[in-house]
Amino acid sequence: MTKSEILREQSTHIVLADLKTACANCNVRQICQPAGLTPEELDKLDALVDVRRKVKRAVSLYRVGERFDALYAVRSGFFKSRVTYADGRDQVTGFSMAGEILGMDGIGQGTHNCDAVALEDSEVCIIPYARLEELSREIGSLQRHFHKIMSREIVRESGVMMLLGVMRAEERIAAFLLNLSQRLNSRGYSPLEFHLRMTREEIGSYLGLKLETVSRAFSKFHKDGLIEVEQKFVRIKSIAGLKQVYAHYVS
Amino acid sequence: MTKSEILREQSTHIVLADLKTACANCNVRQICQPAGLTPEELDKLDALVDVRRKVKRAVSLYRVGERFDALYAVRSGFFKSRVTYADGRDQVTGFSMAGEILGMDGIGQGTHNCDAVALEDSEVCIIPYARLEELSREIGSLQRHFHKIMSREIVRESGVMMLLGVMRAEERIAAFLLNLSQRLNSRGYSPLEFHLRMTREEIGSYLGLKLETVSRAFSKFHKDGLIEVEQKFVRIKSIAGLKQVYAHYVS
DNA sequence: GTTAAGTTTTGATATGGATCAAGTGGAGAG
DNA sequence: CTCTCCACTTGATCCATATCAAAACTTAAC
Repeated sequence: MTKSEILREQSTHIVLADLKTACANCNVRQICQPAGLTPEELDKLDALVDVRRKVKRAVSLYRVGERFDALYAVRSGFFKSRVTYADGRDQVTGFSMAGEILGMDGIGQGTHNCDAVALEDSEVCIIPYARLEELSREIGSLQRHFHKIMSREIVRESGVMMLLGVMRAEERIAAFLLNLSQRLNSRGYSPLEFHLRMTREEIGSYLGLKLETVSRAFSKFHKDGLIEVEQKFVRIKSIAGLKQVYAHYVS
Repeated sequence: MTKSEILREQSTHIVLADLKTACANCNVRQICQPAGLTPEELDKLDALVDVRRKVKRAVSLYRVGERFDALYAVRSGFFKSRVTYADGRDQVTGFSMAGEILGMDGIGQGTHNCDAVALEDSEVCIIPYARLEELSREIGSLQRHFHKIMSREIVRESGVMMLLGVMRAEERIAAFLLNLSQRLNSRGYSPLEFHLRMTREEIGSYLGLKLETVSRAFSKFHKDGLIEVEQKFVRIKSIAGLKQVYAHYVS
């Protein structure tokens, strides 16, 4: 899917022209940009994120301990964040898709405290942090937007704590599938059919389960007519049925 | 919980005087304030947080769904944050002590998404959020400080995800005790002897365990000579021994 | 095209922590 | 001071998920 595309992109002047006007043409701008900016503010924002970076599958965007100096907006592709322990095991702490922001973990202590690894060939916009701070002092709506994004990350993580702390295996996996579905939907993709970018082991690591348990849950959901799975391809047959699986937790 | 106290506060000049000079005299200012402010900036900060609020034990500082309009700096006392599910069960998502900031969960969607409940009679400084945003546009070091605090909350939560996702019961509890110990230490309290402000059940809820499991772990640690426990009182006999319990996870 | 490495599924068994249950001890209410 | 309630401890049993194992399948490497 990607090799030929990358070659084409890298050798085409039209694409380079696109780079200049990053945000204005970006198809995920309504996700990572604040609404209601004036044309001048939009220009400043464009200047802020003028550099992009391609990240090949399995390559790290950043690693634990590296100096933090920029946030990254995922333009295309898919990432996992993970922490690695002394004994070599690791845990996936999140998955990021187009329009989402990576790197906020590094602000606190000035170094990244997790790895961000591309799960498919991806591209990110680099947002130099010092300039983001400056600009958000000038543009109130940018400041507010940035704070909201950080806050939502806090809320997202406390949702995962709930998954890990109180839900059973099948409930976690149903919640995971519906979360993916909903995020894809809000980006204009089908909420019912999609390709998983991560392995069963990575799903399990994120959800605090072993890969066999993830596989068994998929089989169970298939048997119950809730989904169809073939390797990485998933078709959801019953959103309602999946919701039912963890219904007691939601109001 | 509050009526008499509110009356007293409102009618006592001495308390009002104290309120005036909040930050300058506050014994946790080095924890919640940025360093290196000019005297004028300090005055502005004092003006920002000029209102305090007492919260009696078992009373909520805020609740799920309430409009968010302020952050809270814990001045004294101890809080838990919790989310409640449709079926009535709840999960503790964090404990907050003096100098720590509560309420950042509400920024993203404008309403709080958890309850903050005092576990002992406590007092907080109210930080009106709109004014914090304004002021942090003026004072760069305040802006940076605030971003760091949010980022650290993200990192803290991903640490809890690690607890919940990969650690075993005793490892979680050892990590929990050492975390408490270290936070108390950095506030000038003894890191070796302290009173737990929360019940076994609340500890278990935070760590994804049942209260019986927490109790058994305490007994086990006691038997192994790592701690002494008597109800809510804990004396750590061997920091190293507790660290040993989850040594494989730390570098 | 063949081989090798990684991923997934499924079955059999083991186990850590939950659940159930009973009893103890403190703390607050009257 | 006594009673009641709640928090805690400890034991016995159970079960959800981990672990171990093997085979099918998929993808990458040569």
